[in-house]
Amino acid sequence: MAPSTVAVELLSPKEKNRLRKPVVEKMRRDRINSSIEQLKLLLEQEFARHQPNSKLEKADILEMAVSYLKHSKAFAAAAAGPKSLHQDYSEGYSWCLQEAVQFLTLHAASDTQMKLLYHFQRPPAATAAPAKEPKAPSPAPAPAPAKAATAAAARQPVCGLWRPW
DNA sequence: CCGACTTTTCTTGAAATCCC
DNA sequence: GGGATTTCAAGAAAAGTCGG
Repeated sequence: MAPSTVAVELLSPKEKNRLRKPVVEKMRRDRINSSIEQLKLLLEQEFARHQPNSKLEKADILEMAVSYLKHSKAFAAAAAGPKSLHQDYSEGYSWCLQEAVQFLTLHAASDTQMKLLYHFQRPPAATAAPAKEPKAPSPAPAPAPAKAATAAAARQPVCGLWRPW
């Protein structure tokens, strides 16, 4: 039986702390697990390529993430040269799109999901390329001119399929 | 099905860090 | 400095996997 709020009120601060500890620890574990789960989703294809049909442990997911990051860092360095604005933008767009698709796949009702996916798959010039950046600086990649974004979209598979590996 | 082994989850004490 | 909060680590228990 869960203690009532009244009963909790009667506890000393120390006892309240003792009761809260397992809850906080559980939340912490949940944070860890959900991040590992997100990593797993993000690296899905990589897993499929390297270890098809094998069960994934948390340690496997973390190892794979580390090796993927190392690999992609080396790749980025090798690719050399500063990125153009529109390259930066289209990569950011693809990234966001990938995230959205993943989220919708897991959570959205199918009708909404289909409409949104359809919307996103139209050329970014019509949907995503920002005409003007609001004053607040964003951590996301810098926006490129709409024209350039369209050209980039023509070169790249768009919906959730941009994978650097 | 059963037992051995592995992985995950939970609990808890201790250490580290934060904030007044 | 000291109390509150957060993080880490270790051990126990639960759940899952696998070979015989």
